[in-house]
Amino acid sequence: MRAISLLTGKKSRARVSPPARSRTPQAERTRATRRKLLDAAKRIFAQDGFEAARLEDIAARAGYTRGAFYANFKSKEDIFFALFDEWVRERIESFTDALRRHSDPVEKLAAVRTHYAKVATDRRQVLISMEFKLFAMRHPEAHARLRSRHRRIRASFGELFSELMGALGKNLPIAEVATSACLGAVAQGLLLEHLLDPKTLTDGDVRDVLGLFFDSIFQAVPPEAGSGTSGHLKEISL
Amino acid sequence: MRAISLLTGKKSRARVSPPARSRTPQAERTRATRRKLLDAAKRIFAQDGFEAARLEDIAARAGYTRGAFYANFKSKEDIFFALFDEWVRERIESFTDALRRHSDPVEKLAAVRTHYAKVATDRRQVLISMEFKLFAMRHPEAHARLRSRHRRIRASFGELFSELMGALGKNLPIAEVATSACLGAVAQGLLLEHLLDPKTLTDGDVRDVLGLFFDSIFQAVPPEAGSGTSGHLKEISL
DNA sequence: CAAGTAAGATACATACACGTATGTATTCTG
DNA sequence: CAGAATACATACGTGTATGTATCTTACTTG
Repeated sequence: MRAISLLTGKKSRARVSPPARSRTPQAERTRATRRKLLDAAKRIFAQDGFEAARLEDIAARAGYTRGAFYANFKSKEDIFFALFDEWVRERIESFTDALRRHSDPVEKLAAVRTHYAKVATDRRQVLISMEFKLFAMRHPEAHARLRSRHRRIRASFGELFSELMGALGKNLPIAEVATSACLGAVAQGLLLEHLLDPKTLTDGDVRDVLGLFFDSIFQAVPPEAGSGTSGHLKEISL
Repeated sequence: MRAISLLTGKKSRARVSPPARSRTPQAERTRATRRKLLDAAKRIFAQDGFEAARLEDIAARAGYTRGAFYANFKSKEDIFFALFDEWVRERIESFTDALRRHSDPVEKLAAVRTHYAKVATDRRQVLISMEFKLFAMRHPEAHARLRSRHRRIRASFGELFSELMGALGKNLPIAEVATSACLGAVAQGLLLEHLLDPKTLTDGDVRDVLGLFFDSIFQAVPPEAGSGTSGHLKEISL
């Protein structure tokens, strides 16, 4: 089994100080290449998968050679994680922003819906996300990292869900953080399936089913029924 | 991008005639090693992922060296696909068998439920399935193959769904084949998420949510409502 | 405008997994 | 029981991605 050498004590040639926030033209240029490399990596990883992706292809797509890559990142893993962290930031930001725009709980709920509907349309992102997940399943450090980031997302989202359900006078059938996890997982699962066979599972189907799922989560349980995590529907046989 | 040489016209040293059904001790032995190799491959692929998995590890886990591997399979892809085809066969068989055991539609529906609940617990299988899917997204021949197999599964399942709903006097909110696709996708998506963070999404949560989803698919729509694929819930905004 | 520094390219050394070719032992067959 | 075929192992050549070390070019600054 190919162990990953995350920290083999090699003196990295990657830039020590990340672009910082200086405005000098040099730093500006550096940030630009870094950005181009990140964008390129996103494409290439989505296209070829993490393992099969070649640094040379990433550099090339950004308009550089491997020299530029190693000047900006330590390794393939390094840029992979950078990409991941960036995605986490963006996702939290866009979600909370979207919710802040509304005050009416019903509108907020609609915004949540829209958010996950959007998640279920980003083809490239779903491929990369799956790569992250599978990679994490096999590399403890990556796993820990992904888990901590996911929890950060779910803490943010879960909190908002709670407020929302409180305002609507409803309860969730499962814990808020679990709810957040499920919605993401289902959205991505459906999208992936759609990508594999758009004829069998049309994007209309994905929307419909996601909507159905969404409703069954957010509208199914009146406040006095279950108390959060008390698994109803336990009759499912295993 | 590393092109896959599925048919580079290389004279394969892999056994030409698959074990056939002869009962000679030699053939028996061959089938046994082939089996061991397949089982080993399943473990290793689930553990390391397709790309990172080494033939040597597969052979070693089966108790052989690469020599035995190449005597039985043409390449890593070859055994990957063999594994996939085997899984498809088993899945169709176990599902149809389970349904045949009942005549009462309600019991049949419960059997379907059980089937997907089981899908949502096979840790190793979900990892391999995701590998298949991601691999397929990147390799046209593999994609075609996966699609055809998936369709075979869904044709089988879909037919049974139709009968079932007919007997129950209900309609599905989406096409039967799409229903089948969704159930698998959701089950796997949830299980994967559970594996990544069992604390956040417990297996109880997975069961509950899957049950909820199942019900929203199979019990939501009375016969006179939508006519199959007519997307209800179109109001979901994108 | 000259010297110094930083970005990025080129070249190279290394590692490693693959596939093939060949060898060997065990089992089958006449 | 001898020769042939089969199953598997060993050894080797090859391709290829990685990471490092060095070189070049373009800014920047005194």
